[in-house]
Amino acid sequence: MSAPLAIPTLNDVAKAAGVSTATVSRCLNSPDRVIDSTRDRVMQAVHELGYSPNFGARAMASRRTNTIGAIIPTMENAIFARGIQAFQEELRQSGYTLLVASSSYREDIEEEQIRTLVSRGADGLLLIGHSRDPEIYKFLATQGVQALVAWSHNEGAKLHSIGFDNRAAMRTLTESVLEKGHRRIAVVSAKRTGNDRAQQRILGVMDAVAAAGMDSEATTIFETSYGIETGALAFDQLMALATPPTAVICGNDVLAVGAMKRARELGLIVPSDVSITGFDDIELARIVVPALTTVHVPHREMGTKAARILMDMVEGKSGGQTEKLDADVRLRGSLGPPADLS
Amino acid sequence: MSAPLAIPTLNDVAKAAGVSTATVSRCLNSPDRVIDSTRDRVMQAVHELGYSPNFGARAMASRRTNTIGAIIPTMENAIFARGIQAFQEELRQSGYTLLVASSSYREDIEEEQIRTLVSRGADGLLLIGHSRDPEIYKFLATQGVQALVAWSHNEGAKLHSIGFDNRAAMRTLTESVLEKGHRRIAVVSAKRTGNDRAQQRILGVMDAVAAAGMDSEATTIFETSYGIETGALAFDQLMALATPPTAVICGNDVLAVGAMKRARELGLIVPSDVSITGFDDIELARIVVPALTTVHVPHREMGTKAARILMDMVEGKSGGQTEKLDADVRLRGSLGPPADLS
DNA sequence: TTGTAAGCGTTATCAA
DNA sequence: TTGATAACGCTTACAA
Repeated sequence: MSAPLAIPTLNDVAKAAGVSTATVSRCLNSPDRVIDSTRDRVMQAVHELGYSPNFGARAMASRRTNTIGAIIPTMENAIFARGIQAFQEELRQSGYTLLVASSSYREDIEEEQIRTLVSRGADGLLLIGHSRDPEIYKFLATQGVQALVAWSHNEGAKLHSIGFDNRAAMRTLTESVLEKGHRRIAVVSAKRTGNDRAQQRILGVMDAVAAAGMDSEATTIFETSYGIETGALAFDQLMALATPPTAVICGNDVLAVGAMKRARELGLIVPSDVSITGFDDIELARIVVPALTTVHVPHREMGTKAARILMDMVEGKSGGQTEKLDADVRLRGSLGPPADLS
Repeated sequence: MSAPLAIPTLNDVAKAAGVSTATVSRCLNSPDRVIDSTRDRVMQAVHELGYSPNFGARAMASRRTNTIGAIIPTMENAIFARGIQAFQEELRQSGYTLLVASSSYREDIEEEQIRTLVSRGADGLLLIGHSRDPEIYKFLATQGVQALVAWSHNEGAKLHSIGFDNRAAMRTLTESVLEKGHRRIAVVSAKRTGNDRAQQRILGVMDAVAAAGMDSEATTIFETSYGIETGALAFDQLMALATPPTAVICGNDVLAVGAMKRARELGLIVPSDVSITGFDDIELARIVVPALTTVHVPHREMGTKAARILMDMVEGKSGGQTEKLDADVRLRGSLGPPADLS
């Protein structure tokens, strides 16, 4: 029952096994370069002492970490959780460890997290979106850390990215809405600050509105934080307008589901009284009644591919690549023609 | 455009600023112990060089990391995501960094992740549930790493835990179901292997069944993996039985929502044709129609409190504590009396 | 096949 | 207030 007060080190193992630290190190890293009998003795000592290598020391001596970091806005958003899960599974298969941090959608926290992960020796970083202080790119370059952006496609950006064209996808979706005959539309968007996906999606709506020759000023934009309840509250506000919209285009599925919930509570029938659309195509979109018209985003595919691209970058196999994934509109029951406006 | 080939070190900063490494270190760690003029000069050099401290070296020299690790079964499950988000926010406020890893519900991967996080210097670890190889507790003790279990309350366990009594909560819920008059019930559970929450919840159902004097053999248990679709498939199977259940008790809300979805697709009305219950009380439970009867779990509260307890343990302020949170049944529309069986 | 010893980038002790 | 310098735990030439 005497608790060892000191954490066992390589040296302790070496002494216990009666060999040098170099030999212990070899047993752990290239076992074939050590004769069987010694290895057995060493491994036994390792187990008896409960030895675990000190990562920091190892990283410092070997100058490699096999670690990738990812910084997402929040773990609470299912789409990031899903993409990151796939990302991590792919990395793990190749022997990399993933460190995940979240920024709460704040640029300053993201920057802090980038520094934290870099100082922890991350060989590469996965970031979300392109909206951040350009200074940070210099920092990453100085530190020799590779970075890749996901969830947003952008050919001209500083960093390579894998994702889809948020703007084009939202434009296509909005065109579908307009084709149904809607002329009074409103947008419920996530907060745009530091969130280029949200910005791009609104621009996509505006593209379609402008192309249809409508007055873009007449399109109400309601900005709110992420959540079902905030979506519901936004819907309330929009319906209280003098001329409420006949279609509510939401920046993501969660907001849209909140809107649908409130519509039901207000006694409004979707889509005959009001149409509602989302973005992401999370499972929830097919659970609600009627099912939600939305944009399908291949989150897991994105995570998997991001892992491959980033590993290639880190290993110097490529300088990185920008890849565009398809995000297509899924027309479902929540979108219909507007009611007769009499 | 000449990319610096070497990552700047403390030494580089010291040279650039014309001081010793000790002074640079002081500027970074205890700025007040350095005179203003020198500090300004040093900080300028830090910025110009894009210096970032090497975490491994720092940890090795200072023998502290201010890092907490958490290993959750999967990021895709909203309840973990939510609890961990709260956990991380609380840690961050006290200057700790959180490293998150996921085990895909596999004990072997969890063990691997524990070793990874420990070797990365985590001062403390948050683990889910009590189901793991006891050997690992020895390892943690040897390494001097504090660990706390969440999502599962258990007074007698090896580790301190914060959570709720899964078994008692499920028993209470089941009693509500039986009170409605149901006598043919079925359980849709997550995979029990290595998942004590799932095991406990089933035991809770059986407790209530036994207490009601019913034949526990007659209670079908269907085990499946996590997901809406798997919940739907499980429901299919149960309804195809010779004597289908009148109430389906699901191990979590996601499975329950899948069951509700399939019920609707089969033309069954909930609850008049079949009652369905969940566990967790995620937002989704209040979105579906009818709303889901479930057990409310205070995920965020658990995350926040877990952070405080674990930080106290790591800082030696306490030897840890086991705390039980309330998880109470929320009766909603998805549970009603059974249809006339005639 | 194994051992010796020189780093790796910090912090901390002790002097100056 | 600052500077030398010895750890910290590990890897890796280079020798034996």
